[in-house]
Amino acid sequence: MIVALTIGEPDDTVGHAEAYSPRQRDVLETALVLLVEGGDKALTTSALARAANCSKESLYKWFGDRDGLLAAIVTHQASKVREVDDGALPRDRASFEAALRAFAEDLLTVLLSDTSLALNRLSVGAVRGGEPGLGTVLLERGKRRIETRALRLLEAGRDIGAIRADDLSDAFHTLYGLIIGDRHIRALLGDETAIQDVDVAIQAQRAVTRFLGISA
Amino acid sequence: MIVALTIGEPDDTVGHAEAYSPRQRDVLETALVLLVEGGDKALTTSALARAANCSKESLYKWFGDRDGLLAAIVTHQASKVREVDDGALPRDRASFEAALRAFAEDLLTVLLSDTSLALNRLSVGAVRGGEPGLGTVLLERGKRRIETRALRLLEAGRDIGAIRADDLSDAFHTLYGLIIGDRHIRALLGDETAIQDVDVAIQAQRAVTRFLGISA
DNA sequence: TTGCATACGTACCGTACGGTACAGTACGGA
DNA sequence: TCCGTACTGTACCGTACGGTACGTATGCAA
Repeated sequence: MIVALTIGEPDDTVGHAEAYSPRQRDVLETALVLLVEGGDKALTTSALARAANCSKESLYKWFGDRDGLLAAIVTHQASKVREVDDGALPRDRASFEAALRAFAEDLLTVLLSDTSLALNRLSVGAVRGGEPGLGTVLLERGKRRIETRALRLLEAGRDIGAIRADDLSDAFHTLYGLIIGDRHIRALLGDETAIQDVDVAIQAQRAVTRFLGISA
Repeated sequence: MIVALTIGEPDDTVGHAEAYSPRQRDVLETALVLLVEGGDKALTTSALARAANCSKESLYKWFGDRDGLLAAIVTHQASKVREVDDGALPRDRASFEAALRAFAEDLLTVLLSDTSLALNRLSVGAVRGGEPGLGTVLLERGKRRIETRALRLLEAGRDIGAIRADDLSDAFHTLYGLIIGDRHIRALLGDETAIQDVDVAIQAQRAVTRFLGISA
């Protein structure tokens, strides 16, 4: 498996190692729980302080203000999405297809997870007309990483002749669309069926087959 | 052209003709403007009353409470998305493809429009864990109508042998994914490039070609 | 003209939340 | 033992917003 997005220990690494302290990560984790089960509105500074057994003063000392806290939550969660790259890039069609399938399964799993949905709802709701804000953070730390990984995979696929793609970015766009369709937005809007009725393996397989049908 | 989603006069029609009064629609229109340019947070009852030259008391009389107001905004906007059906269903491949292209263009245009984005942001942000809320309204009055229309079109395409689709719902899912990809979520998160870099006609054509390549 | 309905504008209330201040406590090092 | 640091818990402030009440104006019907 080439590309895998799995939940693991935070990697306080690559880039600007900001590395929140263990205590702070505990608090962020608690914040995440509040967010998942109560949405934006449930995450008040008082509620978080109470739930995490810390003082509001500490919250403001660590994260500046509420927006800083929200940003910290997003980056913290993004840091947990590790990029597993425990193997070489695929060298033949079979392994390329397998890698695509694994990517598709991971993408479906991640995007439709409780935490991802809560974070996306938060970020989407925070976008005011014009100004960047929280959405940018999620795009940069979340989606960007996934896209980069996929692009590398697609490039490898092109190099071994498994797909014909003059525009890798466009290929990614197509792959993403085939995998997710309208499930993400439906899930974000609260349509439970978008989450329940998904057999990840089957959906992934189907999307990859179609993608190869188009691009091969 | 078979399926078209165009912005026109509200159709106080099909279903439960709730028909807001002209005055009320004026107010809802003003609310929409506030929402587009300032987001959820800018739409306070006081601000709306001021901007629309009406009293808060009237707002509460007409819409009950703030949630009722938001729901009214969504349904009002949805009522403006008319389904133009000024022709028979396609009878040959060429007209079927043209109809698909028109649908794709309309879908791209609508989903990436300012108002649609603002409304989606609002609805997504209003989803608390579990409970339905505003998202359901948008799904039911917005997405549902689009999907229904598309399904009818796809069914016609299948009947004339233009596509082979055992599962129409799945076909719609694929078509949607090919048209939108990850542009919608990126736009929702505030990525301007998701909106600017789109040549609707080209994207639509490309998506339809690929869709037919898969399903034909 | 009277009476009634509708709606405007404003002033007001209660509350909840973001943010701050402060007193008290655990801990670690000199 | 003393001191400094970092944290907790609580109390507090200011404000902004949802929601209500009231006084007034406009229009219509009898």
